[in-house]
Amino acid sequence: MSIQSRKERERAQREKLIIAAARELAETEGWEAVTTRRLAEEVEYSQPVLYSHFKGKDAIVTAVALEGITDLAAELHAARTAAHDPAAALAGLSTAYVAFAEQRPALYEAMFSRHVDLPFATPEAPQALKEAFGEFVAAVRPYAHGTAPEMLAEILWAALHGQVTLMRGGRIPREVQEHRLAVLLTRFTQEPVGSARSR
Amino acid sequence: MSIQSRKERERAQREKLIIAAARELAETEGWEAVTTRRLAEEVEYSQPVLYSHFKGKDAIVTAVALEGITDLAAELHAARTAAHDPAAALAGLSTAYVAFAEQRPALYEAMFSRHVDLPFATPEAPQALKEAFGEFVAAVRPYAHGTAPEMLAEILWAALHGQVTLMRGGRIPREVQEHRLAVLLTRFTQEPVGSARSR
DNA sequence: CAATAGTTCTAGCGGTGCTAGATTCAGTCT
DNA sequence: AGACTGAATCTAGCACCGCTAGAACTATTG
Repeated sequence: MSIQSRKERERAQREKLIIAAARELAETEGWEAVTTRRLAEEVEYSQPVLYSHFKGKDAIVTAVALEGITDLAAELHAARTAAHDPAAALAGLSTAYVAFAEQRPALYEAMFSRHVDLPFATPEAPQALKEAFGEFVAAVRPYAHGTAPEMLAEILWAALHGQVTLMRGGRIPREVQEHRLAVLLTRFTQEPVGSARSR
Repeated sequence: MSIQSRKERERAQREKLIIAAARELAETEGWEAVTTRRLAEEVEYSQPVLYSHFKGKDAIVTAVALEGITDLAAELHAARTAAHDPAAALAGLSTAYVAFAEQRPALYEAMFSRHVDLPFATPEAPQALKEAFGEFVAAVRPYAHGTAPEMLAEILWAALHGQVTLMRGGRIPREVQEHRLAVLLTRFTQEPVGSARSR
């Protein structure tokens, strides 16, 4: 019995090693450097071992993405709850999101740009993802003014995601990012003038 | 002399053929189907011919992207100028942008998601790109309220780009897209309540 | 110590982008 | 007309990719 569980433990540990190696490699040299051969060499096993843990390379990327989502959820939560008023919470969350994407571009890419088969906008979505999205919802709720905060959260998330990805591709200048974010947020925190009903 | 120019003409024509074939292939089967072998077969030449026209596969993708940008600029212009008031212009432009991305996902990907080496936010950017961006600037100007319209254009573009790409990856639901866009636009067209100066 | 079950590796398949060198073709000149 | 020549094009192959069948090795059991 014990010997069985020891093997399982070692197996689980090796799986973590693979994920960590993939993440490390991606973050230092980009995803194009993450090949099955290179990864196998890094963990000091042969290629087929990777396939005894994961269905394919995509599954490894997905595992890394999931880890990144967990990290992001934690950072968003910390940033939002550190603030003492709704405006600061929203600004803090947004800044933290952009900073995450800027500091871990490869990780961010796996999470939100690459095609991974994680369930997203469904009940089966991973817990960490729901939590991360929940942070957006919470931050945005004070400014919903009748709109569903979940939708507003999607809109803000998309707006930030767009800025981050376009910036990364050199499509919009990085220098004015702070200002760009600030302007976006002022538009977001506006009270709708037409519909003055609180509801 | 004439024979020289005829050759150049034929060469230019073949180059267009390659770009058209790449675009066609990408739009019908996705970019992963666009391999140099497949493309060569499609244009009925051998692989090395591709390399006498383009530096590499990436350059072919870039050429397709540039073509797409030209198309997009035209569609944005048509949508914006068809409207008779600023609000309708902004809405029309935004809807046209999203529709373009939805209807030509592969083309859109080459233009704004893939890593292509086109100069974007610089004076050396291709004319079509400047025009497309100019449509955003024009549509957004009535709502600038003191902010630089170019920056506001970037913000709107990024917001739309985010919605489009997250939707494409299944990260946000497609069903509510119209509503999501509408809400985004209401936030955009708000007059800033704090700074009532027109300036 | 031998048999067996499980694990890991070697070797290789069919694909990729790209290119050196052979070959074929077109234009030129006697 | 036909040999020459330079340009255009192709064949064949490189090093790499993701992935896997089957050999080889290891550890557990009888």
